[in-house]
Order: sequence, then structure tokens, then C-alpha cells
Amino acid sequence: MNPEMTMDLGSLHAGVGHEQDLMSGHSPHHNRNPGASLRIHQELSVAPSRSAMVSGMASILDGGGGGGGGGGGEYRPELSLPLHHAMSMSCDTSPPGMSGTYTTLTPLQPLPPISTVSDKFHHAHHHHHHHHQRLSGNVSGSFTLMRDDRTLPAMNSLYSPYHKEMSGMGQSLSPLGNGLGSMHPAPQTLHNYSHDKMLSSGFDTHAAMLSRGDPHLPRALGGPGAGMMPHLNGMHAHPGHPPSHGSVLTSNRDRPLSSSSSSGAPGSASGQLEEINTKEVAQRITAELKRYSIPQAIFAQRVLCRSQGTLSDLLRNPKPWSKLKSGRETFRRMWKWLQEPEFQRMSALRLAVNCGGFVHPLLSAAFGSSSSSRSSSLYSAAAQRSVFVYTAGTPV
DNA sequence: TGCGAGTCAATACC
DNA sequence: GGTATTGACTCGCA
Repeated sequence: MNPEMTMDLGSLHAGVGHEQDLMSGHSPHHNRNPGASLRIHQELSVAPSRSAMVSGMASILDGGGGGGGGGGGEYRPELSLPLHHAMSMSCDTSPPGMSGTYTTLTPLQPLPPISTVSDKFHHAHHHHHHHHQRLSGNVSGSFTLMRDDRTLPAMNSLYSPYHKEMSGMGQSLSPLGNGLGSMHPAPQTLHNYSHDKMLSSGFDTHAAMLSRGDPHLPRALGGPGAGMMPHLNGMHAHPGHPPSHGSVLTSNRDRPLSSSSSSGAPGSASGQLEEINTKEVAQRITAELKRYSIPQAIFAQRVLCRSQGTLSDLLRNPKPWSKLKSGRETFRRMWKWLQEPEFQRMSALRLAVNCGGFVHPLLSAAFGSSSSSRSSSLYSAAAQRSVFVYTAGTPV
């Protein structure tokens, strides 16, 4: 809640190399954004209530004016709504971990090429201060969303027991009973294993989840009626707090939350410290997309800066984290998105991401957006639909 | 140079 | 309309 604290968190979480990875990554697009980075420290608590958030989200989705026609609908700092780092997610390199407590909004991130570098930057914790600098490089500037530090624990919960070893076995689901796990029961062995890990890491995923009361998945998976409440939970219980989605991430080894490197942000360490349960993330993403009737193409483009086909493949055939290289970044983004409050998610979807600083052809074609391509009718429709679902609580 | 990973884009399918 | 599949391409690495 404390802005300053957030900053600290940002340093801890976001500061970690993830962004740096991307930013400093080999991507030619990196560092192209001279635009000043705008850091907004906003407490999610600002959102008075879910309804408020929803309405706000709707506004965002509307694109600041009916789909915010090309560029018009862009996300604007002026919006009272908390900027979601979804933007950052979209093609953003921001550390996954930061999503929990702090958000770096990086609109229009250059990037399509998600660098694999992130993993190499686990030591980037020393560069957290650089973090912002790099962010400044974003085309539209970066935004830092302050969040309740409570997210730390939450994030922890996101870590799943997914273990490297699992790669050989195939991915295991997180121990989350209520999570996707319900869909795919995790093997006991894995479960235990993960549990051990968590213990070692000092986290109890289950407990964390329980504490969070992540009804989210159950409902989502449960089908209609599941409603949006899950999100509410996240938000309700913890205003501005991203709904946790169970342990998608697994703390690898002893993940010092406090350690700068770990930054408590999954993926912040760039896979060095945390592992994302790709299977579970895929399942959750799939569930969320269905739940909100979000087309894969939209999500892939807006959030991941990837093609529909790529997303489809990843969702259907997620590779074990241990086997991923540069592809980890894509999962990190998905994970980050999952951690976002719904309104932020929607915002992310609504925001046209200029992957690499240019409008992706697909977006242009699909959304008929101009170079700025912010809001496309299609996108607006999707966004609005999402909002509708949100508010109505009825699956579209 | 060859290989694997990751992704795209076209296309088939539902 | 949305999703799944697949061939081809690019890139990094040994």
C-alpha cells in the first residue's frame, strides 16, 4: 500500500533481470523506446470496489471512447484506473515476479522476440535500478503500478511444485486442489515432491492458496456460474491484488524471497530460481480465455505478442519448463497475465501491443488498426464482450 | 554447418 | 469465427 514500499518491491521484483533480460535481450527492438518512462505508483486499493474496477475496466476496454480507435483507445495514464502492467506483459519484459506486487507498465513494448536471456539474468538483481532506465526505453513509456505488498505471499503461492525433474515425466500440475489441478490431478509423487520444495523454500503453496481462497479456477473450470467471483476474491480480499491462480510457479531450490535475485517474483529470477508450471499455466490460460471468450488470436497478440498458432500450440502442448529456452518468456507473460486483476487483464487485451514498436500485421489486418493500432473494432468487441461477461457474470 | 527451439503464417478443421 | 495443425523460417548454440 505504501508507494515507496512498492518501489522497493519493484526493485526487488521488477528489478530483477527479467525485464532486463528482454530489454537487454538480443532483440533488435530493445532499447528502442526513447520515450520517457512513466512510473505510476498506484495502489490498487484505489479501486474502491470490484464494481468500480469493472466499470473502470469497461472504460479501458472501451478504449477511452468506443474502442479507442486507432491509437485513440490507448491506454492512458490519465485514466484513473490502475494501469496494468498487462501492458508490460504485452511484449513487456517486465519480470514476471513483479506482477504480484508491482507492475511495470510498458505499453507497446518492442519485442516480439522474447529473449531467452532472462534466465541468464538471475543475477540481475543488482540491476534493478537499471530496470527503470530500460523501461524508459519503451515506446510509450513504462508505468509502474503499485500494488499491495501482500502479493508477495500470493505470488509465492503461484509457484508450483513443478519441478525440473518433472520435465522428464511431463509436467505436473501444481498441488493446487482447487486450481487446474482439479482438471488434471497431479501425481502424488509430484505433489509430494513439490511440497517438499515448497517447504524448503519456505512456502506452502496450499496454504497460500487457501489463504487466498482462490476460487477462481474452480469456477472457471467449473463452468457457468463460476462467475467472476474468483476475481473478486482476489480483488475483494485484497484490493488491487491480483488474484492468485494457485501455484503455477515453483520455487526452485531455495528461493530466497527476500533475496534480490529472487525478488519474490516468479520468473523474475528468470527461471533461475523459479519454474513455471507450464502445463498449469496453459490450462489456466485456456480456462480464462474460454471464460471470457477471449479469442486466442487476441490474447496471443495482445498479451504475448505471438501468433494464434503459437499460442494454440503452447496451450495444447506446453513443454516442461526445464526444456524451454527462449520460450519461457512466453509462459512468463501468460503467468503474469494470470496474476493480473481482471481489469488489468482486460486492459492488456484491449491494448494493442506494438510488438517491437510496430504494429503487427496481424493486428493491423485483424483490427484494421493503423500504425498505432490501438483499438480495433474486433478487439473492442472482444474487450467489451469480456467486460460484459465480467459485469454480467455470465459466460458469453 | 548442423541442430534444436521458437515462432509465424497458411490452412484445415470444427 | 475460432482453434488446431503443420511446413517453413529465423536465431542461437555447439
